[in-house]
Amino acid sequence: MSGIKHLSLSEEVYSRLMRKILDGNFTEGSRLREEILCRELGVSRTPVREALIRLAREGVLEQIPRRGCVLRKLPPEEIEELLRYRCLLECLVLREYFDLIDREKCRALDAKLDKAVKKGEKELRGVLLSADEELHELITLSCHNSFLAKELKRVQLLCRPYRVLRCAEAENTSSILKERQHIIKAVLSGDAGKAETALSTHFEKSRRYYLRDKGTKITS
Amino acid sequence: MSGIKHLSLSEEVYSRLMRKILDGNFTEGSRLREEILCRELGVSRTPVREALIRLAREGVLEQIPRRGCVLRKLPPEEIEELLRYRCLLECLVLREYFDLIDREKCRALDAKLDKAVKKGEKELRGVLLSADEELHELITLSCHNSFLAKELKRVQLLCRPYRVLRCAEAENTSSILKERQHIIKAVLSGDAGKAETALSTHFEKSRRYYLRDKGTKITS
DNA sequence: TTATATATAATTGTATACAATATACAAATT
DNA sequence: AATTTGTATATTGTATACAATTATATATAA
Repeated sequence: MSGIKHLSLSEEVYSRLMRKILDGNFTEGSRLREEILCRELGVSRTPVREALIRLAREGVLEQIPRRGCVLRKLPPEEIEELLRYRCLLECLVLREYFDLIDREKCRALDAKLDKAVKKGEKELRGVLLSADEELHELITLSCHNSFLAKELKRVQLLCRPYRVLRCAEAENTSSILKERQHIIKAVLSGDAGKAETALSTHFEKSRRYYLRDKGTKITS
Repeated sequence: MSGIKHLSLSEEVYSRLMRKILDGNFTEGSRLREEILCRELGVSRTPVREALIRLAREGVLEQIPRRGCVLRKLPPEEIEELLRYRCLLECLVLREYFDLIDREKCRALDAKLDKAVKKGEKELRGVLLSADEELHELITLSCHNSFLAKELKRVQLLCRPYRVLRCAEAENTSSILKERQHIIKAVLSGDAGKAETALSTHFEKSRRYYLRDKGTKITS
């Protein structure tokens, strides 16, 4: 009767590898050799192989027949496609489930941002980072379609390596803040169209910012 | 240099099982036992297991820990979600890549339908079926985002068992025809909004028709 | 020196053996 | 009769052995 379902090693390995990948423990394009993973994880090749198949299907790894797995490295065009795809999905969710967005949390986030603004520039950055997560989570949680929700989650994970800290440069902090507030205020005012436009603009600016310094450091 | 890449047995088994499933060789909810599949396909359990994992990730099968795989049987609510998800995705593609739709093919399809109308009712059914495929293919092909395209394809496969032949009843043929033509004419007239509305309506009617006689025969 | 061929090692792919778990059925207990 | 318990069987999960393929290093010829 315990809630702890006897997970298979296979699933366990999958989770651990996924975490390692998302934490940036592997560099893009690097090979994941089965034997090495076996030794590191202390299991045989079977569960490792099964985990790799799952990861490949998730779009995180690329399986090259008879040559093993490499951490997927997207060419610039595909990064653009991926970021665009995420934007399209999130805007879709925002539009479709607009009325289901948690207004309470929305107001709280709005207040939090307002409060942060009144304080200094320096403290703002940390808030902005967590605020971004919260904003996207707000949208994600409103999605009452399991298929769409699952896909959005997958895509958000895939996008993780391509997120840039735009607030790294001081001149951006205020503009980013304005973008966020545009979205939130639009939601609170009940204007779905405006909210969608604001969200889309937000993604678009992030995308352009990312592409501007592609090739340089990527924050994981 | 040959284009024929040495496919693994694992992939081969995956393809064969997928085809069998889509062709309706398994009934919903039925178990897929590894040994039996091994015997049928003449391979060992390893490639079968790996194929099953892939199929499960695709959403076709359900893997129950330590109890094997069953052909996924969606409860009515999830069927609704799935059909709605497909509608949302296809409308998204239609809107986003509206200008990239192949007008030539569109005109050809329009003409084909016009021609079919002038002939008798009976011949219409066959045309309608293929026309449906062509219409959705037209939209699918216009999608110039590999991630979105791949997902749409996956979802279309998942929806396959839930497609109903609405033209089975005579009174429907004309109304279905009108729906199709609405979409096509809207595309040809360059009115993206109208086209999207028409497509959405089309899906909505199909969905309602499906739900009306859920529990009865499902055409695969 | 470069290129090619060949042998060797490393790695993935597949089959099989063994272990862990779940299922089915019968016997025992209440 | 219903429930529980035990045992046999079936099935999945994991490890390992072997086969096939690919990568690497070395030697030889141009």
